Amino acid sequence: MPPKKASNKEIASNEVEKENAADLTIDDIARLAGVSVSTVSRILNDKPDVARATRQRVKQVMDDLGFSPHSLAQRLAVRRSRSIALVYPLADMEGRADVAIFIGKAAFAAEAENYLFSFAAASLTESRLLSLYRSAQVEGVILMEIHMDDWRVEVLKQNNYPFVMIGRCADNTDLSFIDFDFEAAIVMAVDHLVGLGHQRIGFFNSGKLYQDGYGPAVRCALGYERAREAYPVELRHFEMDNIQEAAAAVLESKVSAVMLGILGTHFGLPIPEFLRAVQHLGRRIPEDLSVICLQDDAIAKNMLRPLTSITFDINVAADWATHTLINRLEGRYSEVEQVILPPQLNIRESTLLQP
Amino acid sequence: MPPKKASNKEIASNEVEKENAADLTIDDIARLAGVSVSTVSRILNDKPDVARATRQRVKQVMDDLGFSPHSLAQRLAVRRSRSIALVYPLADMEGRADVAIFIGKAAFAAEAENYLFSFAAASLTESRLLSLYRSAQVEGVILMEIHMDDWRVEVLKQNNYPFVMIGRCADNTDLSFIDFDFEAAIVMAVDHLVGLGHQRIGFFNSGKLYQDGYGPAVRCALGYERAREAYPVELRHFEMDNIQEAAAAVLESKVSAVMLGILGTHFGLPIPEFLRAVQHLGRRIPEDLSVICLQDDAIAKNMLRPLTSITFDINVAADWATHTLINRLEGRYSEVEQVILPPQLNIRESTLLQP
DNA sequence: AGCGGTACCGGAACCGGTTCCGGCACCGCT
DNA sequence: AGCGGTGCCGGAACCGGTTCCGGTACCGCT
Repeated sequence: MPPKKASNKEIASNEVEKENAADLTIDDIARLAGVSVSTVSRILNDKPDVARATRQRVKQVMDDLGFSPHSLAQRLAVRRSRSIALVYPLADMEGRADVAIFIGKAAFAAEAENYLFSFAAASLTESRLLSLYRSAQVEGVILMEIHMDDWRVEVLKQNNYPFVMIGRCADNTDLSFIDFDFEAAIVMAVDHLVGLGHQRIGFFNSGKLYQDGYGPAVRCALGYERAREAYPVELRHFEMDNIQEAAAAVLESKVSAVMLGILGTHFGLPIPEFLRAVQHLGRRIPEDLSVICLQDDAIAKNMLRPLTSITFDINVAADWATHTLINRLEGRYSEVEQVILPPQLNIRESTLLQP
Repeated sequence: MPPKKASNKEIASNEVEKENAADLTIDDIARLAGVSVSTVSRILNDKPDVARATRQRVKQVMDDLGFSPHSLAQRLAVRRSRSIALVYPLADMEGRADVAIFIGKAAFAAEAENYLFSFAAASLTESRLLSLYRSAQVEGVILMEIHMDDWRVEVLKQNNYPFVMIGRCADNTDLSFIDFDFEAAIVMAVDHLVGLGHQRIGFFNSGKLYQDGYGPAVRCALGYERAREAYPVELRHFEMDNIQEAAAAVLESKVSAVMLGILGTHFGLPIPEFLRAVQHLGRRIPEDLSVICLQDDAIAKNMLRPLTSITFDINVAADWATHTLINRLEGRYSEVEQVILPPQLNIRESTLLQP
C-alpha cells in the first residue's frame, strides 16, 4: 500500500519554497516548524502544554509566512460560527441615517469580539429567518423595527434561538431588549412646550404605523395619554399620514405648537415637507408655530434654523445590543436584560417662548 | 473491533424521533430517506445522476424536518467562502446616509447571489486586510473612500486579491471601479450658475482632503480648472476647512454664488453650519448668495428651503460594485470594468436668476 | 533503583459537508 | 449469448482545522 500522503502539495513545497500565503495550512506550518498539527493548533489558540521555545519558533514560522488559519475550518471544528446579523426588515435605508450609525457601531463592536457581523436585508420570510440559524450562518441576531406583536419574535422564541431587540413587544417576558423611551419623550416634549407657555398643543403621529402596532408609534400615543392627564393644557391628537391634511389640521386646530411623533422621512410624512406645507399656509416657524420633532436629528439639526428635537443615543443602543447578544452566545451570563433609554431634549430654534 | 459509528446521535434518533432541526445533518437525512450521503448532497446541489423518485422522496424528508445544510461545512468543502465585505475605513458613519443606502443595496444584491455580505469596520491595518482573505473570511471586497494613491489598492493588487472600488486612483490600469464624475459635477455647477447670470463664483473645497489626495476632492479641483478655462466668468477657488474663514471669504470675495465641493457634514465643514455662518454675516440665501452643493442630498433636500444640489446615483453604484465583484469571483467574466457615473443636477430653491 | 508527577507533544477521530471513482442493473444491439 | 452504454447510487477521501487521549522524557523523592 503506497503512502497516500505524498500529496502534490508536499512535493511542491519540497521543490520550490514559494507557496502562496493564501493556501497555507496548519499542516504546512507544522511540517516547516517540525512539530505536529496539534501543537500548532494549541499555539493558535493560546492553549497550555506547549514549551515556550516551541511556541516562539512556531509563531516565528507563521509570521514569516503570513499564515492565518482558515476561519471556516476553525468555526466548523469548534461548532461555533461566531457570527451575528442585524436583520433589517425594510426595503431600503433611504433616510435612515440612524441605522447607518447603528451598523457602523455594531460592526465595530462585533469585530472587537472576533465575531463576524453581517447584514440581513429585507424581505425576510419565516423559513429564511430560521435557516439563518439552522445553516449555521449566524448564532444570533439583532432585531429592529419591532412591532407590539411581532411574528419574528414568536418564531425565534419558539425555536429557542438567541436574539436581542431594538425595541420591544407587548409581552416581553424572557426577552432581552433595549428600547427608547418614547412615552417619556412625548411627555418631555409637552413639558418643554408648556414651560414655554403654550396652551394648545398638537401631537402628530402616523395613523398607519399606529394601526400596524409599530412599537414607537404606539408608545408615543401612550405618552400622549399620560401627558394629557398630567398637564392642564389643551392637547390635540392627530393621526395623520398625509402632508396636506396635516398642514390643514394645524391651521384649523389653532394650536401654537406641534410635536411630531413617528412620521419621519422614511414613513411617508417627511418632516421638512410637512413644515413647508405649513409655511405655505402662512404660518411662520417658530414665530407662529413652535415645532418639536422626534428622533430624526440629522434633519432637525441640519435645518438652516435647526429644530428643537428629542433624540436617543443610538450608539449606546448599538453597543448594548451587540455586547448583550455576544455575552449570551459566549455564555458569559444569561439573565434577561431589559433597558429603556431615556430621551434627551435638544433645544434649538424652533420652539419659542409664548408672549 | 466494535463498530465505532454507534454514535449517541444514532441511538437518540432511534429512541425518540425528536431531533432539534438545528443540529440535523446530511447523515440524518440520508439515513431517514434510506440513501447515501452522496445522493443527498447531489440533491442539495441540483446535480444529475439522481432518479426523479429518489429526489422527491429525499426532498420531502428534508422539508418535513426543516433541514438546511450547514453552510460552513459546505463552504469549506467547496473551498469557496462565498462572502464579500465592504471595507469602510472611517471611524463612524455619522452623517453618511449615502453609505447606509449603499450597504442596504449591496447586502440585498449579495444575498440574491447567495453571498454573505459583511461589513469590515474602521481601523484597518495591512495585516488585517490581508488576513481577511487568507483566513477565507472573504473572497473579495468593495473598497470605498479611495485616495489617488491608496495603500490598500497596492496591497491587494500585489497579492492578487479580487476587489472593486467605489472611486478610483491616479493609476487604474487593471483595476475595476465605478466612480462618480466629480469633474463633470463641478463643470455642471458652473454651467448652471453661469446660465443664471452669475459672474463671480466661488468654489469651496476641503484643503485637507485635497492634500490627502482624497479622490473626490482632487477631481473636484480638476473640474474647477476645466470650468475656469471653459467659461468666461470669474472663478475663485478656496481651500477651506474652517467655517468662520469660509464665511468670511464669501463676503470679501464678493461672489454672488458658491459651489460647495467636498466638505460635507462628515468632513469638518458641515454645509448647514457654513450657511448659517454666512447668513449671520448678513447674506441671505438665495437672495444675496446662490448656493449649490454636492452629493449630500439628504441635507440639501431637507432644508426648509431646499438647496440646489448635484448628486450621483448611489444605488447603481452599489449594484454595480456587488455584481461586478461577484461576477469576477464566479469567473463569469474577468475583463476590467471601469465606469464613471454622470452627475445629476437637482434644481431647487437656493440658486437664483441674477437681475 | 524504582516510583509518581509534570511538562510537552503526536496520533487520530471528528466537525458536516462535496466529489471522484467505481459498481451494479438494465437496456438495446449485433 | 455477449457486449457496450447509460442511469443511478454508495464508499471513501478530502476540505482545514480542534481536541481527546495516551505516550515519552525528565524531574525529585524515598
